[in-house]
Amino acid sequence: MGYLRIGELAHRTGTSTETLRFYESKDLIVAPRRSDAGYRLYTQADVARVDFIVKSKRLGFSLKEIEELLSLRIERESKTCGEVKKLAQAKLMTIENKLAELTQMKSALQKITDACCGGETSALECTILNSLDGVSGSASHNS
Amino acid sequence: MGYLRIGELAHRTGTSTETLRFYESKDLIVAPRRSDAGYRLYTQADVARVDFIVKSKRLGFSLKEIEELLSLRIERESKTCGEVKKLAQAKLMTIENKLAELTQMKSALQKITDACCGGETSALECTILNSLDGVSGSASHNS
DNA sequence: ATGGACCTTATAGTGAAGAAGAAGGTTTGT
DNA sequence: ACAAACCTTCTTCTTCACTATAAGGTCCAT
Repeated sequence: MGYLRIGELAHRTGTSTETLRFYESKDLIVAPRRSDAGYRLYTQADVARVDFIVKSKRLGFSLKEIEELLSLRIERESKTCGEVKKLAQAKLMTIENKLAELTQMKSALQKITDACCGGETSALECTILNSLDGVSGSASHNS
Repeated sequence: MGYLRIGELAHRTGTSTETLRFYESKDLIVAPRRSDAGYRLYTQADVARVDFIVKSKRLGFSLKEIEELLSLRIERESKTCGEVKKLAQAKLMTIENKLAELTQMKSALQKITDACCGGETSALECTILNSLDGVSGSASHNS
């Protein structure tokens, strides 16, 4: 008892059976144990794992990046503590970057909703690009 | 003077000429004026616009969503103030969602980098999924 | 006036991430 | 015991977002 078949896991995670088999083929989820009939039997841990994948995807991570995030663990012999820490810190930086950009975008949108419907005259000038003006010190492309 | 040709715009935005023509074909950037020879001539506003597109992509927005973000403006007759505000608020919510998820992911990663290399014994237990445990009250899939 | 670096359009190809379908086996309710 | 709803593998198809190629015109420095 307690095991989920693939349809149930798909339902709980908002994915599909095809997607879950696809993730398995890509080694994003570990091949689960099988029933006598060959049906995949999943556990709660698999639910958490798939939830994590779904969330990460929404944040713009590719499946390859998600695999890296998921493999951030110390596996005896294969990875040292330092290696894991280094990778984790690298990921942390990309996340902080995303956070900063999102925050900036949020305040731009807030400016729009706050300002645009207040002053009628300035309304025609309210675009997200205008709101971002001056703030957009994006990553430099210095040749 | 002051105009950029497509190669220069590509260079400044870290894209390629093909990508820029592709974006134009998708109406993400407005077709610019042309030189006598038919070359595209871009302005600083185009640089900002492409920068915005590039940044938004990194944050997981699709080109379609980016187009919606860019069209958040009051165009005489075509859109009312209220419509713009409504759309902007909807976008704001998805952004706040992304922010929350990213923040959560960040703290999970921070736990890994902070804890894993401190205590040797607990090191084997340090995965991003463990760090997220209990926190992952993901979007509910109530049938 | 010519070579190389740029530009033009149009079309075809690629990789990521699934989605759909075929052909068949399993489980479960009635 | 049989149909509906599940599951299996395998192969093909689709969408998105480019990327490359072909065949040709333009700009400019030497």
